[in-house]
Amino acid sequence: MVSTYCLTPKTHLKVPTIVVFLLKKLSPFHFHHCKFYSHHSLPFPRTSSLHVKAIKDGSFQNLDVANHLLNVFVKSKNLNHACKLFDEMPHRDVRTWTILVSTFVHNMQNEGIKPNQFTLSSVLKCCSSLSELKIGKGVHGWILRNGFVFDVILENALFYFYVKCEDFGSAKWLFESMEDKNSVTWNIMIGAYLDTGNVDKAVDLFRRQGLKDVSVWNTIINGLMRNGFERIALKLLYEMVKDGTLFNEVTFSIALVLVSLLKDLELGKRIHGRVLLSGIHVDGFLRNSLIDMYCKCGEMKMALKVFEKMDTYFGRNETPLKKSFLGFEDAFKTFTSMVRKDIDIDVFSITSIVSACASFGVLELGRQVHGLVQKIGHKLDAYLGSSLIDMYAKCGNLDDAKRIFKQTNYMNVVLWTSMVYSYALHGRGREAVQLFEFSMSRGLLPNEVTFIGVLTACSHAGLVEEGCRYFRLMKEVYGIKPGVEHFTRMVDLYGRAGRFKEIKKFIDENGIHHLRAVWRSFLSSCRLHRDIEMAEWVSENLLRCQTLDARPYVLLSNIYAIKQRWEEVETVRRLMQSRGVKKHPCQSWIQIRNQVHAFIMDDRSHPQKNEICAYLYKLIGRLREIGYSSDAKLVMQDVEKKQGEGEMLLGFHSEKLATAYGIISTASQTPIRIMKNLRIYDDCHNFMKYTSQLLDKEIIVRDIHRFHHFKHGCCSCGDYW
DNA sequence: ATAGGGTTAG
Repeated sequence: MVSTYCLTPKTHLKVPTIVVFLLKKLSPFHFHHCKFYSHHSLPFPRTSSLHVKAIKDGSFQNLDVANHLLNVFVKSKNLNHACKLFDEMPHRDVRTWTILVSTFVHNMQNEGIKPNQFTLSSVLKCCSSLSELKIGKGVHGWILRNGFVFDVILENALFYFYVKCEDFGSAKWLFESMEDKNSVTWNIMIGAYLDTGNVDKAVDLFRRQGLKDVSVWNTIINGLMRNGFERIALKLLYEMVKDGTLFNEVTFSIALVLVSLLKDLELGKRIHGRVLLSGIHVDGFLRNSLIDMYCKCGEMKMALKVFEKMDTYFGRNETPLKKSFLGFEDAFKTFTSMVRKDIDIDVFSITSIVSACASFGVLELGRQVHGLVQKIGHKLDAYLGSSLIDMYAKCGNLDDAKRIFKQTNYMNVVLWTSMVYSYALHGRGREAVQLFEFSMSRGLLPNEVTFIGVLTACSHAGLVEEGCRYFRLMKEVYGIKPGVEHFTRMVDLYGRAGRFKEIKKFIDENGIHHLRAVWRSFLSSCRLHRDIEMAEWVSENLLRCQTLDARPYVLLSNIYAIKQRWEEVETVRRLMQSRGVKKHPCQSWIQIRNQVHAFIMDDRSHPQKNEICAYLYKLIGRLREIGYSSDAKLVMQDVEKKQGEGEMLLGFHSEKLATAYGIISTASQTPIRIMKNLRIYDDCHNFMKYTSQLLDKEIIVRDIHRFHHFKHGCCSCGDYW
């Protein structure tokens, strides 16, 4: 179908409707998946020496060269070669399409064919998506010269074109001169304000336009959400319900994205219920939105249920973390049975699921999904590739991440960033930096996330000077304004290296005293270097930022307690109460076969608790014989001592419990993989090293920041974390 | 003619 684009000889321009049809499809998204020239498989032309040469020496892989060639072929009316070339181009960009659109307009003028309003709005649509201001203006001029009568549709198309090309002067002029405005017009105008971050103006306009059209509601709610005003978007969604405007499938789609951002599973379930009640057909679009929402809220079982098209709906009352573990257990079973039953699944939902597996670190499920991808034969596009790389890396499998990366053979920032970040996660700073340097030498434009990856790599590998250089490079060469994440990485970089004076200087220079994350990172470094004086000062600063994280409060009150400054101890405690600070329990989890087992420090709920504790006593005894000592300074620990519970005093942290359970539940050669929701304690880090030596067992711990691979008494982080 | 889906960071 698509292969008969206007370049094919004879058929082009003779039948304007074909052109219109094709142009309508002319968006990068559609063509990404289409084979451009499928049923006219021409033999490779010998006459095209340019083309042959370009293919032979590989220069054809370069987009600039390919575009240039395309232009040459098109201009010389060598349309067969143009088609062939287009078909074989590894990538296409805006210029590729611009060449084609210009040719179209040019040919139309040459052959004296008068376009009708459909042709015109289609060409305008092309110009909008290509940001082709010159051609669009030409079309506008043509309309005026030929006395063409505007209808709302054509005028909207023109208006949208000016907005998309960011010619706001012309857009505004057109908008004000338009007599006939419909909901589409308002959508374009409000959308324009939202896209440029003019949220107040957009809301104002929304209030002033009198239409109660569902699409205008959709525009404003979606725009607020994308601008980071999730709460206001939610308020408006409720207002929409009160207003009596019925949701359509787009509204539901937007609402579900909103739910994932707010991580409000209960709301998500209610919206799911409404979808079912509304009688709207749950199409692929909506189904994937539902799946994505459930994945991002950690409710894998429901995600898979929707996947399976089983529209069951139920609610349960459990703590979020526990619930997600239960979900994964079931999800595992559901998924394997689905694979067996050959259930249909598209690449959008797979990507969501892979990404969910990554954030919860469930390797086994992730592997199953990857297996399914291979079975179906989905191409590894940038989305899927990035999420698979991330999944393997976050599940502790750097080699598999690398394997996926090698399979995806194209330059895409997210893809490369995922790989850079994966190296960083595993403490392979040099490799991360090398990959980053290589990507830049190949002309890949790094984005803000790429730099987060590079800075993380430098900080985990102790590459302080390099990190500083990249921070400057980011600001000065790439014009990226550093965000909280970059500042935090820099503080981390100096902090791990113990260069506290430089942190203070950095905080002053950048004026970032108000950022909690910055002080939190600083505090972690104080803990790592056991600098109590500095920890006191940093905690005080952190508390000034109104943090609701309990750890700095506990830490500071412990420091005051050692110094016997009882009044200050009391002040901190009161502050904690008045701010409603809640303690976030430290948890570790381990997957044994199909089950995820979660451990909390004072949790007695595990069925094999006695066995685990007994083993742990025995193990610690044996570790002491080879030099392990567990008398870590309690003051630097986040957790409060619990009186009267003997084992607490021994420091049975959750990661130790998980390790003990892992050892008694697996064969001796099997590596143990543990996940943890906070940073690993130094005592436990020590414990893992000795255990790996004593039992000759590999232990892999993923903490909130990175991976630790323990083997033969050493850790991959080189005790630098 | 407008508004809605998957990836990295948080």
